[in-house]
Amino acid sequence: MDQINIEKSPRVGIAEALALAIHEHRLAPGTKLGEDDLGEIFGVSRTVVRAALQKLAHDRLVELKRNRGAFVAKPSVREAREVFEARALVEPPTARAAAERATAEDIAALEKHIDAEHAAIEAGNAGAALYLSGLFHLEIARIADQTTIAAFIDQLIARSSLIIALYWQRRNALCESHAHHELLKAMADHDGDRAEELMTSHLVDLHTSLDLRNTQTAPRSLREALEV
Amino acid sequence: MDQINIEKSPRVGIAEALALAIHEHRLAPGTKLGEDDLGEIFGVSRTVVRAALQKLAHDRLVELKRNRGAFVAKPSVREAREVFEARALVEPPTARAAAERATAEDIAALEKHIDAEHAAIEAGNAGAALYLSGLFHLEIARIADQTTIAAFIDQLIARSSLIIALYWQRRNALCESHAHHELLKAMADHDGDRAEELMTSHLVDLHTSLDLRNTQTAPRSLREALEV
DNA sequence: GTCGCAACAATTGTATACAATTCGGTCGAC
DNA sequence: GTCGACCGAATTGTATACAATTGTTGCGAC
Repeated sequence: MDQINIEKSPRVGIAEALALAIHEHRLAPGTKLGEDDLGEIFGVSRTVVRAALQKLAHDRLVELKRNRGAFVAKPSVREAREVFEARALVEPPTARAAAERATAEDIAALEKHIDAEHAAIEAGNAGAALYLSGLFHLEIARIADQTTIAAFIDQLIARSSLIIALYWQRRNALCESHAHHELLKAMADHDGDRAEELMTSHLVDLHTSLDLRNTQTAPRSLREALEV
Repeated sequence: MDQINIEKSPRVGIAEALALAIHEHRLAPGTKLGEDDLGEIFGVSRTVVRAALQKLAHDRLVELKRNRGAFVAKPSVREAREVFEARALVEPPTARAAAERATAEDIAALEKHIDAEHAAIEAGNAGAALYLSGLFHLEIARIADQTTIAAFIDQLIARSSLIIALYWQRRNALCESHAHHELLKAMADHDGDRAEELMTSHLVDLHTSLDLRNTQTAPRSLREALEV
């Protein structure tokens, strides 16, 4: 819990801070998020902490158990499958629309994202790289000019981060940044067909790089294995 | 506000009660939802009212203006377009999946929904009919066994209800229940192609039955016309 | 008469106090 | 020795009190 070194942060919401920590894998799935603890860390009362936790719970990033507290969510394999199926359904058409609409500034913004992603990988900060990788997808949705779908994708990306934390198989570095490069190229060429196709295969790659065979999420204790 | 006749309701969340009221057009877009008022109506303190309002705000059913309060959302024409574009993207494939998976019980459940919808129309309760019409779509997502997408569709349906309240053009009765019948038939036949196709045209019909020409949401006062 | 300013009323934002529930441990019975 | 129940600490759920912000209304100056 104490890896969050934000004390009395000026004006960044604590929900955003927690979401970022989850994105970057600094908060592991299953971590208990006590209201008093968070309140002390952020220098606010439980009231505002609860509001943040409820927001995160609605985004399925934390699980709220009645009278038990908030925990970083641990998506089941079924949930993991559903999330990636949803992404496979929504993101390719969005990438197509983005490719057809993208302006020069949009392309530049995407390039900046990829650069930042590479920088994070160079720096050995895998968590930040993962987060920036997600931002790349979100930026595409933004370019497509569909804020409603973008919000949905945002949620799916956040949950994907949890899923990756739980089920990531390949221990080698993120080999997918190449896919982002290709996507960028397709969008720069306004090639909607190729962008859609690339996004589809990119998501398939991501999905198949997970180990979703186990029906249970490797419980560390008997209690976890049997809890409802 | 006082058209909500639920006083000290035993165990139905007040967020659900408000959502239902919005669904059924008993709460018009723009209606102010004062915390004290709601607290008194439901017999709870502002604490729980605020939690409910935040949940509804996250679903885009109410708009939270800082230090000003909560209001039933008034989707812009752009938002309306986006919502129906999102539905057009997501629902047809879902209908296909549902058609391929539907069991006899699923078909029976859908029939029950249609019957209830007809009964509401007979009774002249247009609000309830609209709500049940939405439930039909949600049930299809449930049959498709995609809870993540179902949750998204749920949100889109709820927002559609607001959009219909604002932009509905045809003053005659809901002529669309025929479309639901056809969809039901396609699903009973496990005809995925036809189900997807029917859903697409059904959503197009719905979309085109709206009046989204005006760039502004028919403001009743200069204040509304100029407010950000 | 209109514009600007100021004080007020009303409502939300936040903190704190209290009640309710759960979990863990310990004692006791079999 | 094991199982069960009771009790206590800890944490969440809810209510209430207080602070801060906003919109309005009234007064006064130009």
